[in-house]
Amino acid sequence: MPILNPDIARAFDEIADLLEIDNANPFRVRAYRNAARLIQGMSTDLHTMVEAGDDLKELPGIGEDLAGKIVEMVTTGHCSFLEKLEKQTPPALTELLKVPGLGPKRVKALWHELNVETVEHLARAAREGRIRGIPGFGEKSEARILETLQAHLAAIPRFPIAIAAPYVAALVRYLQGVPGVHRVVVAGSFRRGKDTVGDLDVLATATADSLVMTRFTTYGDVSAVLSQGPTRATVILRNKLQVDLRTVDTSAYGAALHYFTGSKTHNIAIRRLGQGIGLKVNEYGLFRGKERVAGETEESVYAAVGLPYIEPELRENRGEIEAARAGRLPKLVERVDLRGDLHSHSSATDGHHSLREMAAAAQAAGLEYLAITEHSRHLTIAHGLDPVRLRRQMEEIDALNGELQGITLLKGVEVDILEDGSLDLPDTLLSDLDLVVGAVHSQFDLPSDRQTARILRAMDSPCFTILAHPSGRLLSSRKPMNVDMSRIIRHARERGCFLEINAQPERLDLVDTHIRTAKEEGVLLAVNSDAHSTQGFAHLPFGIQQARRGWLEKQEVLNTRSLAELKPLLAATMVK
DNA sequence: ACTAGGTATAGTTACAGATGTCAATCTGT
Repeated sequence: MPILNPDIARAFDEIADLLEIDNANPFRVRAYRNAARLIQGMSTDLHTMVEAGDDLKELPGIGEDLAGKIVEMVTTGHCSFLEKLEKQTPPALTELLKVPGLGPKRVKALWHELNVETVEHLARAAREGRIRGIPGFGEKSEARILETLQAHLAAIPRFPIAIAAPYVAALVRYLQGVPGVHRVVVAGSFRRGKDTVGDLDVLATATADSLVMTRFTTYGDVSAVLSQGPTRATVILRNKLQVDLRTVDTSAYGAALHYFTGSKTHNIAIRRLGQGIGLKVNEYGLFRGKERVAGETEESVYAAVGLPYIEPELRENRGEIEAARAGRLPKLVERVDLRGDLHSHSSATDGHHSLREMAAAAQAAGLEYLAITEHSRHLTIAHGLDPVRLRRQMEEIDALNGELQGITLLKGVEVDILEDGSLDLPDTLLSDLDLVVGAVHSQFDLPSDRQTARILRAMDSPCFTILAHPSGRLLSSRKPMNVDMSRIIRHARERGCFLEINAQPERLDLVDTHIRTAKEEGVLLAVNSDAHSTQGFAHLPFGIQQARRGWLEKQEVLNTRSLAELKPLLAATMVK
């Protein structure tokens, strides 16, 4: 039963939450948070490192104590310190921290004053009007809690795709190792590259005597088996992810893969096409009467209904079938098309590595250029740069570029868009950069007209190249801003600036439907890692997948261009 | 709890702005 990095990261985050509610030393809390963040971003498995006898203390931010806790988790599967904390502080309290407006102090007050230990308790207390009586709370707090909980409780838990991915990879590896198994593939929304996945649909082909079903339900990471039959089983993993496994005949592999990849509306449209020419389409194949005419491969399924192969990311019944019939399917952008990255941070602000280390990591990720875009001064939590520090970094980058071979650093900034739409640094400074990435980091809940006007005004600044994470959403914690995104997209076209597809697991922002709008408006998009460490470039594939869901081709992604082609495009957005 | 530098202990991305309550807590990467 492998303990994966996200498990350890989650344990450390939970320890940090519980310590914080306990009013512990803030630096101690931060040590756990930093470790969680480090581990979440690592590309090497900690359990592999432990097995290999590596010294975990060499990881930045991991000392003797945390190294010991990691070893304990990897070898025993649990963390005794966390269990001890959970005995003295109800673990469900950490869920309450996710409610907007509730932090450690107020959660502790709710717990002590009202015995509120769970989200359900909180909802009941709010409904009964008991919250307003606690010192520090009032009617507004109570109403806000009630409002967010109603939305919260109705939501089905979904996983950001990049968070689910390592669990998926581990499960697939395990199943592939079962004797008699030929093929294992993950279908469903995971294969379509949706930003979040609800449950996983895994498909396998195997010999008739293979024990794949039994081995699946006894996988070490399984916490509950919901159903188990000869060709289908459903389990819940310890991380609460639901997984369905289906075994199919090799002859029906393509039909099953197509069927279980979906989307449902895409399948319905394909089935209707089949019906029109006398074919029955289901997960077992394509049939004319009793005769199977296709189904071994997905290509054969599409061919039988007169279509070319349609990439999974397009299968949302958003015009892909019409495009396929007309021979106008996009040739989707791929990860290897990326030549650079236009959004990253170094240890000068809230990143973890030096400029030189970031450059080397970008180069190792196959990139030719990397824009360093630190936060600006307004974002004090991220140690944002003021004009003096930014000037100094610009000189550093110039000097470093003199030494670097095969990778070029671009001088940029991720400047805060202030509430009135002005930028957090003066134009005289911004105009000396290669590019200016603008972003909203505060005041996410302005009314739509003001929020939209704010962003439009920012784009109109003399120096404005890319609007970063345009919707501002965080998948598991923050709704997108209230903005007129179509207007922002049209404005980008008129202004001649670009929008970002931010590849961070929690962001994947711009969202797919708006990417499609941007494409139709002729606005170029940049697929950016927003890397805060050398590991951050590993998220780029998820950004690419998001771009593909928005139908983007190579030339519609800004940073597929060579540096020579890119530079004039960036310069055109800047008044010099 | 980590790191550095020293074999103990100090210093640790740090603070403005908003909210909503009446002093303090939460948010932001």
